[in-house]
Amino acid sequence: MNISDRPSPPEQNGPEKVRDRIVNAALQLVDEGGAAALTTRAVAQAAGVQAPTLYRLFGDKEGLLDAVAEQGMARFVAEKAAMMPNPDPVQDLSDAWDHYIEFGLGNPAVFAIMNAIGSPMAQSSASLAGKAVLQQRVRRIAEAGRLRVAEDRAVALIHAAGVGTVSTLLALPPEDRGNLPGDAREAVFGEILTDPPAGKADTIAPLAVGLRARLDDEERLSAGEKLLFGELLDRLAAEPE
Amino acid sequence: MNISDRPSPPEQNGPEKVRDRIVNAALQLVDEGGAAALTTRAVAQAAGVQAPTLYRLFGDKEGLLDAVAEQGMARFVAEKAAMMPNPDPVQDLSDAWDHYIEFGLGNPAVFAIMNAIGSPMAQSSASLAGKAVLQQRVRRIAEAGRLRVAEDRAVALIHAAGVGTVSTLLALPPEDRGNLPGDAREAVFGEILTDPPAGKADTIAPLAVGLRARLDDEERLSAGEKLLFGELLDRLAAEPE
DNA sequence: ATAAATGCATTATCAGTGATAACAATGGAA
DNA sequence: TTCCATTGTTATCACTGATAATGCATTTAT
Repeated sequence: MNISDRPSPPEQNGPEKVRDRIVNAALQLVDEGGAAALTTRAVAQAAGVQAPTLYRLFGDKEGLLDAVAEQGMARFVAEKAAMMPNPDPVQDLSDAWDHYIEFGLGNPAVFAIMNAIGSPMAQSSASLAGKAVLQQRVRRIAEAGRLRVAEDRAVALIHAAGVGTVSTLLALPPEDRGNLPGDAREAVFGEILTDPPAGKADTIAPLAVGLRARLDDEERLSAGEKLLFGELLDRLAAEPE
Repeated sequence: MNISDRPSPPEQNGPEKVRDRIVNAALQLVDEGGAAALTTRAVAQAAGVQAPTLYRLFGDKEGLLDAVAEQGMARFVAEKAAMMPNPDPVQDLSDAWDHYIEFGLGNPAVFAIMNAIGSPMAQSSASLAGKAVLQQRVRRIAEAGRLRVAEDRAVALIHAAGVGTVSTLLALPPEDRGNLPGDAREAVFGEILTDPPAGKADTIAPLAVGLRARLDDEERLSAGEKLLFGELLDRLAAEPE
């Protein structure tokens, strides 16, 4: 019995191809219609298989979800790998951070599946793959002598901040989102890196912020003066740059 | 037919009591069996009502989930309010942080409902209540002159870090959890707080004086704005009465 | 080469779930 | 009293996840 007896028919029905077809169909359904659109029947029909096939391949709907999350993570990692890494490891991590936020905001449903709160996906291969590439980035920083905390702690902190940032942003109307990703990145970097890039000229801002907070109780200014004064204070309270 | 014919039966069936009974039953179900245990039938049976009642009161299962999240948040806020606030506002926020993490780890299912990723609960009253109490804590820090960034940005950053930390911890086996809460707290505090002596400012005057002294070097205000701003600052710098 | 066997796809079906229409009962208003 | 509205109750629908039973195909043993 030769392999050549199977001349790769037009519909892929190889042993692994079916699984890929199902996972990709499921991913597309989630992309288009949210996590609620991922029903076993819809997936089966979109992939051209019958319902029991799903259970034979994935055992469970949870297993199918895991596979979808893994595929989503694989796509994300592939995107990342396509970008040439920045020679500066810190800048490289910074770019990866921005890319991660962008990916989360651009694929909310897939992100929600990948980071569902209750599910213990810690040892899921999807999560492991993502964590591995992050760990390598952190390692490069450590090798450059710029990491202040243990690698594991840095990785955990970065991951937690990324998940929290995307999660928070997704629950906010776009106009209220501010510059949370940048703030969170700076906070994390300031915690894990040595040699903070620059003195951040924090001389005026705290004074302005403190004054702003007490402005309402001030009786020596009129309402209009308070309004104008507050606007100027807000400007000074913003990051200089 | 008199009211007295109904001598207030042991089961509360007042107008609002029914709603509370349902929400509390649902919360208990979630606590015990996870979010998957919250089915309309189970809730109805546990609360002693029929299924359509749920839909008349909450319109939707989403509405019921919102009510459950709100009740969970209410419990959490009540716990918080029971603790006397620390006179040091920074220590107060630190305590609140620890308490938040503890609550999330202790009530994973309720936390998952309250912070479900896809759902736009930003304007849910539950989320608003929680954000309000956090905002007040941050405001106290700002009034003490120890906040370096704008209040809204600090609030958003704290919230994102808290959600991300709990979410990450819940997905990790307990032995791998390390000291992530402490790390995240330090990172956030390092980002939003100034060093203590920035302006201990029991009154507004020191803040105004400090700002006045640095006004000349500021490039973000026009000459006219500086002039007006300076006059207002002078007024605030004067001794109050 | 033929028969046994093993794995696979297909059909049919089940128990539960969210949701709602149709109806009955209860209590207050005219 | 009579009518109306609000609420409680039953019955039911469409759909979901999941699986047993059946039959077909390819492989394997003799």
